[in-house]
Amino acid sequence: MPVNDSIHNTNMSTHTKIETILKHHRLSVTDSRRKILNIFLTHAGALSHGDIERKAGEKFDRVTVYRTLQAFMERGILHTVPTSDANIKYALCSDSCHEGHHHDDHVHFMCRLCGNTTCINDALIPDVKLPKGYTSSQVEVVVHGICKNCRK
Amino acid sequence: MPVNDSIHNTNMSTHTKIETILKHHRLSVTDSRRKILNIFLTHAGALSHGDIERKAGEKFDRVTVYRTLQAFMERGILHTVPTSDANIKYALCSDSCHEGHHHDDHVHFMCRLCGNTTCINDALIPDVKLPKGYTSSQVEVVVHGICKNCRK
DNA sequence: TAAGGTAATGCAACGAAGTTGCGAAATTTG
DNA sequence: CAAATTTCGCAACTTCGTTGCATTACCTTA
Repeated sequence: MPVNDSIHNTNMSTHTKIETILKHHRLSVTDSRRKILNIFLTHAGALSHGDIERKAGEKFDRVTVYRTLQAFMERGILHTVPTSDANIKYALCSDSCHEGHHHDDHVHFMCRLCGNTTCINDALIPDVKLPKGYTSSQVEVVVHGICKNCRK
Repeated sequence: MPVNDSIHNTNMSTHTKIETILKHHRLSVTDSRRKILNIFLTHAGALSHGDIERKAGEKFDRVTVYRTLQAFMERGILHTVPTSDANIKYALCSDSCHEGHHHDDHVHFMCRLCGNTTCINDALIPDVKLPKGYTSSQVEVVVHGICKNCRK
């Protein structure tokens, strides 16, 4: 069910787009899910739970945010970005994520200046030569540096 | 001050080795630091804060473990391994870590079966081709799969 | 489109994780 | 060995994340 790409590339209204994404992932359409999904759609880059709580205002209970993010993860709408601190970040799955089977095999970039985390879909995940006896099933790559915007 | 390698490769007693490492990193030698450093020296692989607390037994206060790990990080004795969950892991810096300037540019491997996280010093960090405008200062690579021991 | 079943939300309470200040104890220095 | 400095442990606190349950919202179908 590689639905996101096609949805992302249409010019349907944000409102419709949000409902379509939710329904395609078999989630009922509720205020909190609309709101949180909208935050991700209008904000380029990965967001932490705390970011969401702040951006959503006082409108939703903490618990609802937790459960919404969890539901989005399980249904393949979001994936997590690995970090070296305890600050887990979530980002939209942009390509063919099946339920339970994420294919978020792309590079993540964390800017040292603005702190933003973005998914670099153009950069290929390189091959890693492991010592004898090791088998690889997934490779996560996080690049730290200066992003396009901060470079200016 | 690339001290660790030379220290790690000597056959001096563990006791002496621990004191040498601590002193080289300008840390006073205390029971908790000895104990915690010893845990890392005798245990291959990365350990979380919780692992340390459990392995150290009831001997130390939670706060002491936090502060010790923090001190080891600041002085370049330990580095963190990025993960997609909130479970930060710490591992010994095996090569030339200056204070504040970690050069932990090696691949980390997380085994899906035993759960152990190890530093793969033999595997080269591959080059990542970034889009125009991005500058890279550090690349973190975490490989998930089956390790040498679990393969058998 | 209204009714009823199902699912999501909000609240409260709880446990775990992490932080801070400060007096007591240990380590280092001279 | 004594003074100066650092570290430790305790207590209190904040933040983070989870669970159970009653209320509310959503979706279905008749």
